Amino acid sequence: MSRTPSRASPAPLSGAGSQLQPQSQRRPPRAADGASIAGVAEQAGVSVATVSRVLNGHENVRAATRDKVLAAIDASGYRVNELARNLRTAESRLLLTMVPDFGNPFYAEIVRGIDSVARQHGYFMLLCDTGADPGRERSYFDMLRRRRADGAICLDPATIQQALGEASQALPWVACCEFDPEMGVPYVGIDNYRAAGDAVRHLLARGHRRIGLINSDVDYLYARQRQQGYLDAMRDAGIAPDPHWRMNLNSLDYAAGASAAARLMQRPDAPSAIFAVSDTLAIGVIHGLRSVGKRVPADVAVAGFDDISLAAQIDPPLTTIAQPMRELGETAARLLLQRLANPQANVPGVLLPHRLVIRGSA
Amino acid sequence: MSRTPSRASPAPLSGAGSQLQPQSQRRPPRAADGASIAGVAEQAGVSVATVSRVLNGHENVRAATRDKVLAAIDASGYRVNELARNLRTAESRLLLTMVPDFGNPFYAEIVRGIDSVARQHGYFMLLCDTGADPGRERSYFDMLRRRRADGAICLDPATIQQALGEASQALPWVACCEFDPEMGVPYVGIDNYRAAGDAVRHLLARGHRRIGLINSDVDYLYARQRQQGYLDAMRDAGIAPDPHWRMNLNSLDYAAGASAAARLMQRPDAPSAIFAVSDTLAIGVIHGLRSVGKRVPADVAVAGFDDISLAAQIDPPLTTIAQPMRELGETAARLLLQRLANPQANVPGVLLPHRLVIRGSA
DNA sequence: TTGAAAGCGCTAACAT
DNA sequence: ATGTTAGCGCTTTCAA
Repeated sequence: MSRTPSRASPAPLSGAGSQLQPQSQRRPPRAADGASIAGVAEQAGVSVATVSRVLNGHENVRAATRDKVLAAIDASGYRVNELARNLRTAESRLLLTMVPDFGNPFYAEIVRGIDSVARQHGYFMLLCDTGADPGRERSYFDMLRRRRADGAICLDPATIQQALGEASQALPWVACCEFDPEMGVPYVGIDNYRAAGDAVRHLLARGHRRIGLINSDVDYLYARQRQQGYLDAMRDAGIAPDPHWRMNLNSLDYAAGASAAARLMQRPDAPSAIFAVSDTLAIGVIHGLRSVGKRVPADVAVAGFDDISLAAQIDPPLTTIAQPMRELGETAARLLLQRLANPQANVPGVLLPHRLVIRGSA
Repeated sequence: MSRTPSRASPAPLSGAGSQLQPQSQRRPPRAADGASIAGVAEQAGVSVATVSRVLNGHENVRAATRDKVLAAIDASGYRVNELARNLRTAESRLLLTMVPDFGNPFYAEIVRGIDSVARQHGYFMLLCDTGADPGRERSYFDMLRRRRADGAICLDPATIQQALGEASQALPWVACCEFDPEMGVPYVGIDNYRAAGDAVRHLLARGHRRIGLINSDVDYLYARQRQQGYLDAMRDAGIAPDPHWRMNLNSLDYAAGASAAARLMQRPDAPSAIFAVSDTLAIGVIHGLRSVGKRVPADVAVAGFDDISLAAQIDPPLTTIAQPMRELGETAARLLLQRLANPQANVPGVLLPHRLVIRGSA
């Protein structure tokens, strides 16, 4: 059913740009100046094959010849046309990274990790903000089939990944942070279940028994895993947590955390501690708590998740679970590169360690 | 002198991926399955030209023919090879965005604006973190010459933009936030001089006379403009600001602001108010102030710049100058698209309005 | 060590 | 309305 979309029709530019276009030549514009490899070959008095060999650092070129070619390149200011090279070598040297929201500092650091590894290996990273929308996700995935990108790293909710269907498994991609081990797609992440348990056990050790959970959307596997970690840690402590202490939010931004916390505090048996599954949420929670007159941690303790750089800077500094964000990104990129280099080797899933960071908020 | 770099040699993948590669065929791998436009043409019993016309939504195709082609496409799962299309049409449909640090939430929102406009016009955005390094900047610019990208938006320090030299002016790019009006490159930004003055005048109106300035690197034109705005506003109020109240930092992160503020407070005549030229810095400043026992705003008032979403969430909420970040990005993208559509038209520089947002910190 | 030539898959001019 | 065909600029066989 999904038919190849015709080229996105560029919406007309508001204003200028339409009327004055007498340069509508019959053929694609030629390279600005440096022209093509043929021009260099001619200038240097060699064949295009030789120029190509020099360009690609092949060994079998006489030093004198190479110098002639190099001189011609310098003189003409020639730059290789990667459009042509890409077609010929059948690779775009682009790696896709799909994130649900790159405004979130958590993703920013992961993306940095991906980018740095990609670059080291001669790839560029194309960052795509899917907004956790299945439609957009699907259309980005299609870039793989259209050879616009050589591979992809997906950080979108596991539910969305699963909705991609069987066919997607043949495509060169890996999952990062969010993954379904059953899908047969390489992945990297952390043990969310244990990490959440660690956070809750810390709160319990501080004497709290009424602990709230401010969670994200259950489309995220990590949300379900962390909830289970919370539930089991509570149960192991002999506590039956009130379901009203749990909230699921469809946004991770500060404001969402703030209003959720305020709402939570309206309950008669309001929690004395809150575990938020993201630092951005937790920071909002602290703000929301203050807005209803609660002190942190005196009245209500707060624990977050991720350890973004901001966590240490707010007041009070945030107790949180640190994820190795940079390494998460680097590992994802390396797994993808492995899969690209060797398509049939089966790449493993890998789990990285987390760490409880105790600061002032809980 | 700069000679065309040979293709970045992919560093060997650590571990797997090298030994087992029996699929080293002599020619580039063919499209996985859907094959090429020729295959579709054959299946549909038409010529490749007709398939191409259908693909690109040309009108001059009989409905019946179009349906045959569409059917063949659906049946084969064909996807257009954009590598080939790009070579033929001589465009990559990629727009470069160069930022000094995309971990900074300020840039994140601008990038969103660029991305959304780019997409609306059928382009993808390639995000490049230059780390404000002239070398990296230069190498990214070279992607334009190598036809890897059709145009670029640069948010790097004006000093670095200027270092690109004359030759760069012929390239299709625009400046965003940072710009030298003299360079003849289209730009969009705000009036930093007036904005800084507005912030300082607000502090003065609150009765402060000892006002500190925590500024970023003077490589940034905006840093010099804001400093001048600060200086003139002080002078107009009849105050000769102590040079020791001014600091220039080479980082905009939270920690940098925190330590700068702590240092500033050690002076005997420490300021009673601080104007930080970035919200991230200001948030760090508040933290630093607290760490040396100062209350905000009771002991020291703090004003920031940018109005990132976090600004309203911290304690106390930050008084700041709001920049229209999203619009900044959108406008930059539109200017670039105009320049692309009509290379010889001279695109204007545009200044967007700022706004003082008064909250609790000052 | 070098060159000639065959494509990579597509678009568009030109012919029908 | 449709088909034929010439490239886009490059890499890579194969032959010399």
